[in-house]
Amino acid sequence: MLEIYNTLKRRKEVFEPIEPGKVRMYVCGMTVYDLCHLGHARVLVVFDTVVRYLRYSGYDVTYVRNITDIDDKIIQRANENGESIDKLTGRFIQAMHEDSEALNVQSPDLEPRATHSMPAIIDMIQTLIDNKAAYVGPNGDVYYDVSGFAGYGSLSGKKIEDLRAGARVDVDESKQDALDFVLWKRAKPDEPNWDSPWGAGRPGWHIECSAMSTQCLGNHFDIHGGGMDLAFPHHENEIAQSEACTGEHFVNVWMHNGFVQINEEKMSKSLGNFFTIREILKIYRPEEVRYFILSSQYRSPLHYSDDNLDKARGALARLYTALRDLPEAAPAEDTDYREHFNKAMDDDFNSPEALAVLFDMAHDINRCREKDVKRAAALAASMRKLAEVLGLLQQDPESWLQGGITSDGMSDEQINDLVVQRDQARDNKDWAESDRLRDLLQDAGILLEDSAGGTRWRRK
RNA sequence: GGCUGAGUGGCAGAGUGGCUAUGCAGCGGAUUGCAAAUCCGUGUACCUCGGUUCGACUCCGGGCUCAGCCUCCA
Repeated sequence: MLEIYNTLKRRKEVFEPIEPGKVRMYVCGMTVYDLCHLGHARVLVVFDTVVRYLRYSGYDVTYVRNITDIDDKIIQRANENGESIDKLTGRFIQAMHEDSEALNVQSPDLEPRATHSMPAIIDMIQTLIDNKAAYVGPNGDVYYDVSGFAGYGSLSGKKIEDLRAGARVDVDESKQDALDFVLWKRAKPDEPNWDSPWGAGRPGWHIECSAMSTQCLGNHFDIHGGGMDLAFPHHENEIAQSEACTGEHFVNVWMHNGFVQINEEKMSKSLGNFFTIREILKIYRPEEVRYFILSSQYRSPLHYSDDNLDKARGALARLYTALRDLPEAAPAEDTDYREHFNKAMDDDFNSPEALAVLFDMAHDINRCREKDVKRAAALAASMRKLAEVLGLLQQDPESWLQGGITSDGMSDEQINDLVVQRDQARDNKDWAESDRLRDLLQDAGILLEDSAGGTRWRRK
């Protein structure tokens, strides 16, 4: 029985889809004005894993992840670059897709873009005005009237009075209340704009997600996810807008992933302490990054450090080492591991515990591979099947172990030549020469393993 | 100030009212020409103070510390 921590309830609850066997899920995607950093990678990987597990559990999932391709920062960046908005967003959307693919993140079923969803956005704003939940300010902008929505603050556990008291919100004379937020902004000269009943302009940030999610998934759907920082105000505002518009309950389960931290601080653009996915992929392989992300439960902080990425590398080496040299086989009948794995993932997607099951399997494989190859091979097949749910261990073990970031290292040919030389020295019992060659390779990051079947090597 | 979440062994990171998490690192052994990989064994822990309990790291309450949100942010 799958339990998910629901931010709205502040506890785990048994997941029950609105429609039996089906899950409709929406995740707030990127604002495409720059390259994705590790924090974005976490959202991509975490919710990809959620979708994989739901599908593995038998649900028919419709997964929507939007793209915000119009906002202040995009306009600003395009101006700075002297580049058109379309060109800028096109570039970063492509980069995001490349990064996702590298991290073995499957494409969402739908990937709506704000600029392609204007009719739905405008309709929604019109309905909100008709329902007296929104008003046109003296400056021509359209605002949402927070005071009219009774449940405001329920997602983030905030009280309207507290918010007003601590308001650091810009004083804006056009708003009736400091907490009101903009639905439609009148275009300034030279800004991109769309026609609307309230003049040429563009949507506020929050309304696009309400419009796109309900357009793709209906007024009431199962899961809405995103980073913790979106809970307030973004998701709070989405609830207010959507429910005031449709009159229906918006979302059953709200999921929020924790931050990537660096030196005990949130990794973020504004703090400038971020690493882009691309920077990290120059040093670590994508699967190592994915493993690193999944080595912490999605709501916990994820501590970025080279040391922790190195550990991910070591852990994957152990798992792939267990998988090598085994014949193809059907997955084992033995379901204890699978049950344990499912139990871990059923508990709010506890990936660290699920990974521990894979290590138990690796241990078992190593123990029985000599005496019972059939069992070892079957276990290996089961292990890969479970790992696939996490998006891991799908590569050829030997290739993985010999692979690595090889930009300035030895080529495979050079390595193989040296290994052959060393084997000749070993045949001659010339241990001095043999050890010299091993040290030489080791300095180049190559580890040798002698066995009855011959010498093999791998990159450290 | 208001709200949220967290404090576990050298590091990372799960979990449980009494019974080995797991990985890396350490130590001893097997194996090896030497190694590596693997196996066997092993050490180190649950922020603090109270309470509940036969028994709490695990439940409850106070405190301390940390992170985050309250402004764009995944």
